[in-house]
Amino acid sequence: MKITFPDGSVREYAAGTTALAIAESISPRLAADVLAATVNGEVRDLLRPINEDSTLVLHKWDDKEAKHTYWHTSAHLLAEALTELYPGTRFGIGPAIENGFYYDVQPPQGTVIKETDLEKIEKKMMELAAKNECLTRKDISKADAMKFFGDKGENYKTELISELADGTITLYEQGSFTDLCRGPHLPSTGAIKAIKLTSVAGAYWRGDEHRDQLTRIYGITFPKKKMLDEYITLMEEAKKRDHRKIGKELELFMFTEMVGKGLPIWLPKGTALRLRLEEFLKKIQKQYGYQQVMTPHIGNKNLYVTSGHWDHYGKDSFQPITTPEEGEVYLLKPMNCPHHCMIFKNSPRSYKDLPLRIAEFGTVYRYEQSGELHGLTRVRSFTQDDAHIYCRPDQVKEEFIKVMEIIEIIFKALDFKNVEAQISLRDPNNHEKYVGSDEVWEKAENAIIEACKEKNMNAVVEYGEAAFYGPKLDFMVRDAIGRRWQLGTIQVDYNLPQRFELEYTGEDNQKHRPVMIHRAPFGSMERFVAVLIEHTAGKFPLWLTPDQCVVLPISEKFNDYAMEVAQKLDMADVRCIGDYRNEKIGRKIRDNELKRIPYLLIVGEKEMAEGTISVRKQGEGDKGAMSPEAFAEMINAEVHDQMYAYLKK
RNA sequence: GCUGUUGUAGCUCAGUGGUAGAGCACUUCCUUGGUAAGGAAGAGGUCACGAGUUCAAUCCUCGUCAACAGCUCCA
Repeated sequence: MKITFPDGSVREYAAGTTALAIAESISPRLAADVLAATVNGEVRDLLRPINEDSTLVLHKWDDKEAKHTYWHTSAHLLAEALTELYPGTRFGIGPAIENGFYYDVQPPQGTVIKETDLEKIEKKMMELAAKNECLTRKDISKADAMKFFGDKGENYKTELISELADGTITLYEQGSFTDLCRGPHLPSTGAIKAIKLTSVAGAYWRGDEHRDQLTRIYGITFPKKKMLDEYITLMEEAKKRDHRKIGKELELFMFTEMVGKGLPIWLPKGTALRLRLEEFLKKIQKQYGYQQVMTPHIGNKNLYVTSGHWDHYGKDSFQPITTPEEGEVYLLKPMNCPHHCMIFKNSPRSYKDLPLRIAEFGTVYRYEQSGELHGLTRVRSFTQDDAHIYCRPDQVKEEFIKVMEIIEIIFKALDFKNVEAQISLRDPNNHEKYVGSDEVWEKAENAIIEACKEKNMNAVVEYGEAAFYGPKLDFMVRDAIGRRWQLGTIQVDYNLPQRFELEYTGEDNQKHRPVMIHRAPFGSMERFVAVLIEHTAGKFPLWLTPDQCVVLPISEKFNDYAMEVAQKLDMADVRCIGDYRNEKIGRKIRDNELKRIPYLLIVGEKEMAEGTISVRKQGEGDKGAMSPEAFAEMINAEVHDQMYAYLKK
């Protein structure tokens, strides 16, 4: 048979040769490193014979197919260890994931596997891996599989088998452990050299919260001990960038039980940072023809009955606010759209008024389940950089693309890399979850897909991820340890205009229904700042830095002059925090705080006599003496350059 | 909401069945002249909250609350 390699070269082998044997024929070194093979586009075991002309890709560790196979086999090894340590354990599923693997298991009655048990399990896994057991693949009939697992009381496995077609079922066996599995796997467990079980947690069987909760054990393995050590170090470094830790250190924000969980409080420095971001976006939005508005934090219940939010979320929200007036009910606003719709309705609209772009930094309140709260990324009160664009149907695509431009500007300006775009469409099989007709949904979904095409946006399509009123284009960014968070979002909505009976008069003097685009480039200020902190590890660019400079008098004699300088700079829009010894201006600045301030302005006898300041930039050294005015001009120019680098001129 | 872990001074953490410590920070005084300064003294905690066991609980048990990890959810 002919085997075609990725470089296009072709070699002849006898039918039935394995991928491993082919690797050996190329070089023994390759054979030692290869972990999996893609045969005619399908990832397979190295030991599975190849019987016909095929294309072949051999995967070493760096390929994700190899890692996937490696970790999948590691999951089996974990299961084998559990079988030995906890006889009677029943197994759910045990896949490879992005970084490592997990196995969902049900330990025998009365046994709880805890974090403290992980070390013991790791040891067992090492012991078993050292035996270098082979993994053998077996085809089995559905009936035999049902019997095999049924006899062992493996109810989760039999459930999985019952959904598989006869003739497609395979088992993998290593040592005393046999698992239902499609594969592929490593030829043997000996390749697994370094093992770390990272955590144990509950996970619902098949992701359904109404079903059993199994114990999920997470782990990661490597072919070399050194690689595991590097991975652990990397994770520890990442944890140092956690926005909750840095936010506390830099005094950006806080939480307190007294105010309530999930309710963030922005401290002065955090507020300074956030206001700078808001200012930046306002400037962009001005260029793009947005108008800023403000609306109340509560709204009449009827507003949300009309919008449909009451039906969809009412019972899981903060509960209604009642008043001394009988029958009067208000809700904390969970989103800004209904208020903005009322702004649209406030006056008769002509086609000439469209697109109407209404923007608001609107604080909303959502009763997230307690276990979902997470630092600033998932909170119960947050501020959306929200805007709603009301436009004619023929303007949807153009408007959508303009919003994509804004989002692009922001991600570029903040140097966010690895932004992933996701087109979130409805689940075509679940009509319950969405409002509006199929026709309207199709229009909205197509508008998004077309806009992405036109912008050459490389977006992943996910079904079932849409909002209940319309499809979305979401932008996801990862945090320090790789969790994905949705930041920017653009949503096309034909439903709310209908529900609120929004109308404009067209060129033809007839009433027409506008289309609504919801959009939030940051997503929420809270989540965005959280991700920003993790991306920059708290070292913000100058234009975002809460405190840009500090005046340091060399002794108390120069305190008055220092204060004078500080005030001058403050008026020039430079964020300046006084000195570190003068009781009139402030307290001594803490070391770790000083470290974060880009400019140090030193004043002493010479400076006071000349009316200057000596400027030192952290990490860059002395910039010489200059007047406070010249410094203000310099720093403002620097900020201006950074802010406007990505804005349209 | 579910499973598991954790909760000691403002922060980071020790510690013990006989009602508590360290470093940093804080306060006061002294010192300090080109900068991540030094000395002395001081202040601070119902050991998350509630109940139980005990002669005695910060420590053991149970419950509540909150935080953390994961699941589920996310307008």
